[in-house]
Amino acid sequence: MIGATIDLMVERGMHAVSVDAIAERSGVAKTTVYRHWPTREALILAAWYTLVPEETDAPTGDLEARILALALAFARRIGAPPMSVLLPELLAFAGRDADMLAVYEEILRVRGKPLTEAVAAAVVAGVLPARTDVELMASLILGPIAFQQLIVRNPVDPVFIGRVVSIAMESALQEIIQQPRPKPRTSPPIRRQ
Amino acid sequence: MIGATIDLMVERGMHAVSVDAIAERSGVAKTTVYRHWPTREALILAAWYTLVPEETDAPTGDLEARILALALAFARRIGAPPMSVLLPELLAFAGRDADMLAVYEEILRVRGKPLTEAVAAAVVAGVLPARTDVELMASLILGPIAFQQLIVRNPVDPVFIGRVVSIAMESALQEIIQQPRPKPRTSPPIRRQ
DNA sequence: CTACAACGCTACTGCACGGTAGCGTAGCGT
DNA sequence: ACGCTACGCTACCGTGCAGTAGCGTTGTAG
Repeated sequence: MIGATIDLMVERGMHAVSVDAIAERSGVAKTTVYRHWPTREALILAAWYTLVPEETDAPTGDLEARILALALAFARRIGAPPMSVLLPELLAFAGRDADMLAVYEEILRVRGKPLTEAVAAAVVAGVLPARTDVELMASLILGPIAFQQLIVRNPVDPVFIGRVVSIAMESALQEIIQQPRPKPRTSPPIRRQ
Repeated sequence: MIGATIDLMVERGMHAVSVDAIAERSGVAKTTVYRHWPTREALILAAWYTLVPEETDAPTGDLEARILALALAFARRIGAPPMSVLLPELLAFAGRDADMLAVYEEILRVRGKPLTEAVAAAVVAGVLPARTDVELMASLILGPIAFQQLIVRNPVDPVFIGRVVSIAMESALQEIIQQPRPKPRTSPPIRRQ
């Protein structure tokens, strides 16, 4: 049933997934669906949580290669179905539905963390200069990739990604991606109240 | 009625805009709505086309300042309602609906062109080195901005935009945003593997 | 004053959907 | 043979929606 739900979300969009359609697609009676999930929303939410990727530890090894590999993996994920179709859908709902926002932020967190950590590790290891702005660096790498894939809807090839990564690395090495001023702590982009 | 349609799209999402709701919101009888547009879809499409921005000629003047101004305008547009809410919505529908895809591509074209042109003008004027990859440059500027605003859902301040622009300019000046090989025209959309 | 176009209002059909109730049945362990 | 659990099936209720028909009303140009 979860699989059928995801299929239908890809085909028709989240708003157009009916319980009847899920039942028919999964070869299951409608009542059986309601024996497992109380409402349609609960089922869709459960389907979404199966799509949250696993928390993976960043692979060890050469730091620049690691960053490139993470960028490639990021591009592959968001550029291919089902995520290429479902991500805009989820994004649209995240602005209106608190549950969907929670799923989205979970995906964002799991997806964004490895690269941020890899960049931070590169700074600690001395591969990148001190005071390199880690968050900005991540945006400079993931931003153009996401922009091309999701916004321009133009599938990018590995060459493009390699160029984006090397440009960001080069800029960091030349110390033009520095934090604005040495604060006692890092600037608080995520400060929950 | 168009205004009410846009309001409702922002509040409830495109899929949840009913003709009854439009009629009530705009203080107009439902029949009157149908006297102007044959179907619900036609009305929504018409509402969308009122949101397509005007084609504006890029302002003349200092080229780097022009690029920065365009980046700021871009960020302001997609970061504030209604576009911040409607853009993900439209993006999701563009993958499934040909009419919506047309609207989306129109918006994309009108929005993306000025900055690409400004960068190209900077290359022609010699402010940026020859063989600077214009498309890549645009992605490096608009990508991180769109990434922060739309994907991370984190409103960016003008400082962030200024840094992104200056990093891209700096990188271009140091000739690390070069086209891979001197082609006669811009790189073709379909690359050979 | 009249003719006409646009509008408001009420009521309606038809349909798809969410969710429920009731009934019958297959598999399985004891 | 018994009980238990999960399932399939049909039918049903209520709701909200797209779109239409008919009739009365109002504003306005000539």
